[in-house]
Amino acid sequence: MRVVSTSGPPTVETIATRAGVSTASVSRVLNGHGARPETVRRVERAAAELGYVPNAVARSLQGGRSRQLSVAVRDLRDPGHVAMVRAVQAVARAHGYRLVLHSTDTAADTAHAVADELDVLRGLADGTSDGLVLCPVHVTPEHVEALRTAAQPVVVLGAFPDGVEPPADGVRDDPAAGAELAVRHLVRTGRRRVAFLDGPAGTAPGRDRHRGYRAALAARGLTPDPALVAHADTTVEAGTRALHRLLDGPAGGGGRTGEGHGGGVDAVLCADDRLALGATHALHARGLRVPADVAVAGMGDSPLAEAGWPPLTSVDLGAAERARIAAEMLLARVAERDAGTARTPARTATVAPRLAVRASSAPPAPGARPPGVAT
Amino acid sequence: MRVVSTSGPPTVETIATRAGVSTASVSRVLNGHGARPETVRRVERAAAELGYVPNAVARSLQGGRSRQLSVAVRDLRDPGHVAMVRAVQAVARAHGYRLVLHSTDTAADTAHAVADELDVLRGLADGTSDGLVLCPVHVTPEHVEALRTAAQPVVVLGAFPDGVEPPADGVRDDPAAGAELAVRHLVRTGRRRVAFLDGPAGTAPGRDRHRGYRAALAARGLTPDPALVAHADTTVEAGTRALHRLLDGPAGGGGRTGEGHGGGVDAVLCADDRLALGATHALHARGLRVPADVAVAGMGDSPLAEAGWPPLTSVDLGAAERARIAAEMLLARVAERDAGTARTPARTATVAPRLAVRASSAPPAPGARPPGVAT
DNA sequence: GTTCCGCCTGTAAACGTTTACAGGCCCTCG
DNA sequence: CGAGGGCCTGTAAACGTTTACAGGCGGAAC
Repeated sequence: MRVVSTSGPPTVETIATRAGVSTASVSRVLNGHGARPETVRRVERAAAELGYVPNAVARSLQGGRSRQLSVAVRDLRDPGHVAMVRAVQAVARAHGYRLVLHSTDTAADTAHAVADELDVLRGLADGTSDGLVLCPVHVTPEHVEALRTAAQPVVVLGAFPDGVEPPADGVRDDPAAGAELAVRHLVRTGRRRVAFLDGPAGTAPGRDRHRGYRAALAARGLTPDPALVAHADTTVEAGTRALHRLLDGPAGGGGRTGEGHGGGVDAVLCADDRLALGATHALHARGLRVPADVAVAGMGDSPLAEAGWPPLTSVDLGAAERARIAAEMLLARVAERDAGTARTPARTATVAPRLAVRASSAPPAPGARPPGVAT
Repeated sequence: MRVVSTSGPPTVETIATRAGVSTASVSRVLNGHGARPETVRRVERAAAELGYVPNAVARSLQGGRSRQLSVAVRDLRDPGHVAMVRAVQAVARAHGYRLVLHSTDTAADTAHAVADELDVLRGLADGTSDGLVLCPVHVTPEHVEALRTAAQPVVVLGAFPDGVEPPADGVRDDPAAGAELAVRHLVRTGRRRVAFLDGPAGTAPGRDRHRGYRAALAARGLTPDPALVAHADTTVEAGTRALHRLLDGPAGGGGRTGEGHGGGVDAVLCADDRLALGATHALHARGLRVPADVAVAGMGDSPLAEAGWPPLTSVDLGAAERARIAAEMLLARVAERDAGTARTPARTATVAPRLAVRASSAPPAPGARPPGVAT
C-alpha cells in the first residue's frame, strides 16, 4: 500500500488524495484537458491550498523534453557575446524555456575552449537541453563531426569551413562586408591612409575583414599598404600598444615623431570596439585629435562604442539579431522534432552589417592632413 | 516482458543487456561503487561502445537534486551583473553544476521586474534548481516573505531592509564606504568642490552612497552643497545630460558659461561607470580637461572604466567577489541540505570596496582652478 | 565438514509526471 | 425498454536512474 507522506512538497498524489480523485484526473485538470466541472473545481482548490508547483524534472523525464535551451559562448567579457546571450534568453523566455548558460571563458587557451565546446556538444545527450545555440571560437573538423552526431538540434553562430556540407543550422555575420562598409565610409569622408588594426592573426573572420578592407580601398583606387595593417589581441591595452607600434613604423607617419613621412595615417579601422578604444587612447596620448587628425572606427557596435570619447563609429555586425534568429531557428527545430516531421536540411542565414556613424569618424579638419604638419 | 528498443539513445538497460548484467550493476559500475573486475570491464566496454551518456533528468528525479544552480540578475547590460554571472558560473562549473540564467531585463518596469523575481523564487519548487543566487532590484516585503518560504536555498546579492530578521543568506557591498573612499581620494588629491552624480533617486544604495559622500566631506571639514548632487538613470547619455544640467546650475560654475562663480566643480563622483563616462563626455564637450580641470570617478570598476578616456578611476564594489562568495555559500547550503544537517541561521557577508585609481583622477593642473579661468 | 561472514549480484521499488486503455455512467435514439 | 455512444474517470505503465533488500557464492575459521 502506498502511503502519501505528509512531509515534502505536494505532488499530484497529495492533491489527488485531498480532492478525492485519481492522479490521472489531477494531471488532466492541471493540463487543461477535459474534466467534469465539479472535478475541476476540487482539483484546482486542492492545488491552490497546497501551493502546488509541478515538478519539472518529472515532467521532463516523462515527456522527453526539458524545456531548457542551452547557449554556449566563449567569453562574457566580450560585449558581443553578452548581447547574444541576452537575445537568446529573450526568445527562450518568450517561449517558456529556461536558459542554461555554458560559458567556457575559464578555459586557459583556445585548445581548452574547443575541448569545452565539444563537451557541451556531447552533453546534449544528457536530456537537460532541448537544443543548443553555439558560438564557437572556430569551427574545427572535430566540431563538424560532433555537430553531425549531436543528440539535439544545434544552431551555430558563425561560419562553417568552406567545402563541407553544413552539419547544422547556422547564422553568420559578414565581416568582409562590415569592413568594407566602414572603409568606404572613411574614404568617402575624405580619408586616404586607412590603417587596419585587426584581431589576432590567422582567424577566418580576420581574413574576411581583411578582404573587405582591401576591396573597399581598391574600389576607390587606393593601394593597400601592408605596413598599415597590424594585429592585436582584442583588449583595450593591446589596441593601444599595437597602434603605437604601427604609428612608429615606417608607414605610420602619424605621430609627433613621424612627421614628414609620405602621408600619415588619417584613419584607423579596428576589428573590435575594444581595440578601437585602445587606438583612441594611443592617439590621444600622442596629441592627435580624433576625428580631426585621425578617424577611428570599431566593429561590434557594443555599448562600449557609445561610451568612448569621442563616441565611436562602429560596424554593427548584428550579434543580437543573429542570436535572436538562431534561437528561433532552434525552436523551430525542436518543434519539428516534436511533430515527428522529417528532418529538413540544414539552413544558413547571414545577417548584413550596419554602420553606426558617430563622432569618431566625422570628416577631417580642413588642412589637418598630413597630421603634425597642419598644427 | 520488457523489450529493449533498438532505437533511441542507449540507457542503462541497453548496456545491461549488452554486457550481460543487471541494470543495478551497470549503475554501480558507472558510479564507481564496488564490482568484480570482470563486471567492471564488461560494463565499461559496453558503455563506451554505445557512446552512453547518462540521462541527467532521470538522475535528478531519482536523486532529488538537479545539479543546476540558478542565477537571477536584473539586466545584463549592466557590466556589474555580467561580472556576477561570470563569477557564479565559474563556481558552479567548478563544482559540476550547470547554470540556469534568469534575466529579467525584458521587464518593462520595476514592478514587472519584481514580479519576475518573485516568479523565479516560486519556481524554485519545480525541482530544476538546487539553489538560487538572486540579485534583486530592491528587497521588498514580498521578497522577504517569498525568501522565507523558498523551496530551495537562496543567497541574495544585496542588503535586506533594516529591522527584519534576514530571511536568507546575503552578500552585500558597502556603497557608503565606497563613496567615502572615492571622495577621500579626490579630496586628498586637492579637490574641494566634489559633485555627486547619483543613480535614480529613492533607492537604498543611493542613500548609502550619499551618506558616504557626505561623511568623507565632513571628515575634511567641507560642507556638502546640495546643488552639487544630481540624479540620473544609469546610462551614458543620462549622465551627460545630468552633468550639463548640474554645471549649468547655480553651484556649478564649471562650464564656459559658468565662469566667475564662487568656486567651480573640480571633481565628480558618479554612482556608476556609465554615468561617469557620460560625465566625461559632458566635460569634454565643454572644453574642460579631465583630470586637469575636473577629476572624475565612477563606481563599479567595470571594463568600461579602463576603456574610457582618460581611463577612469573607479570604486570596485566587489561585484565578482560578492557573487563568488554567494555561489559558495549557496553550495554550502546545498551540501548542508544533502547531509540532513540542521538548518543553521542565515549568514550575511559584506565585501569591502577597493579603489582603482586611474588617470581620470590625477591631481589637478596647477592653477587650473577655478576652471575656465586658467585656460 | 559445517558455519559464518563478506562480497557481489539481481530484483524491484521509488522519484513525480503523463497517458493509453478500459470501465462505468448517463443520455439518446431506436 | 434495450442498445449504443459519448464523456468522464481510474488503473497502471512508462520515462531512466539509483538503491534497499535479499540471495548466492566463495573463502576462512572452527
